[in-house]
Amino acid sequence: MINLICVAGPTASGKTAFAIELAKRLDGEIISADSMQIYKGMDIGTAKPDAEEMQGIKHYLIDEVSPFESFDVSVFTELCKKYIDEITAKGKIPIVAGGTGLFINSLIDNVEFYSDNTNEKLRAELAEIAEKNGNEYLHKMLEECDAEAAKNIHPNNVKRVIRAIEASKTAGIAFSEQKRLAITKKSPYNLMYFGLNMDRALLYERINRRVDIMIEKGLLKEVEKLKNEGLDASYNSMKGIGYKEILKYLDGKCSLEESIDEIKLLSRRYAKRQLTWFRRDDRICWLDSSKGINMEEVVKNIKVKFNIK
RNA sequence: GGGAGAGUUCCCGAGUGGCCAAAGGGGGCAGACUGUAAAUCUGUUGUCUACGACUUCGGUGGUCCGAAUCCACCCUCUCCCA
Repeated sequence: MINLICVAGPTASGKTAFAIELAKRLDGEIISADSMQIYKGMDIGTAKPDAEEMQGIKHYLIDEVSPFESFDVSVFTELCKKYIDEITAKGKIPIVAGGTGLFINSLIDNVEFYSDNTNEKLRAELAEIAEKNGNEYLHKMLEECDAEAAKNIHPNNVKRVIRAIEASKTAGIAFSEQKRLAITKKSPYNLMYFGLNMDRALLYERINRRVDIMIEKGLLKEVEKLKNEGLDASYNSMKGIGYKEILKYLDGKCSLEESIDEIKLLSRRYAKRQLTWFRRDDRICWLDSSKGINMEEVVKNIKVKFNIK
């Protein structure tokens, strides 16, 4: 079993600082499980830790790809596993920290993605069908190739309906069946999983404040630069909270104030969704980061579990 | 001081005698999630000893079988004239 620490929690709950503190105390290195920090040049809006914050701790999967590229879970798990092995081989402890629940779960549940079940062209065609014939029509199509998936996916969730049809047709096996097959392998990790959280009102305050700080730090300039490089709302990277809204402002579609308020709102909602995702995982040991975490005790527990020192 | 208009559930806002616990939107809360996931989608939102009951539509009193809706007075706010 490979020793692995994971740190999850909603945005602005203090994951970065906690992970760095753990890395310092346990001689660890950090792998980011964040779908936006992965992009180069997107620093302020993703609250990426700078060199000073990192305190010399090595970070992986930050600035990994260009914002022009697209990135997905399967690439994440692949790279993440590679880095975990590298860190472990050095005799250090890997710490996966981030707020993208899907990424973390795919890793720790050892999900094996189908080698070939994507088809961009088919995806586009299906989107067109939905547009023309309606959501229900497309959902009926899904019913024909995967009744189980059809039962579980709401007709209005067009993106998912499309993906399920695409995967079923491309691989020749029902999407729900693919999902079952994907988690047949046992997880190789001896996992210590922490979740950071705090009183909701306090978290929301922190989120709002953090957005104001991002603006002060120059989020506008950052987005403007990306825009000048040729990025627009159609890129995946620009779908990140803080980027699409500032882009809207820069394009003259709303006022700066409206843009900022929307960033705050979407961040709060995002935090809620993250909580919904992480709450169902009973492997998580929850800590209230607003009340001062007893690091000595946390480290002690990790050492016991990992059977070190 | 005179005139016009407005006060609705957390917010905005519809409702002008019964089909109104009250449209719609926002926000909140809850949930789903396996190759776009900071995405996408769903449910719920007066209280309760809940297929029924109870309390709400600025306040008080009244008309009526029955009022958020009509009448009277009062309070508050906005605008216009002084």
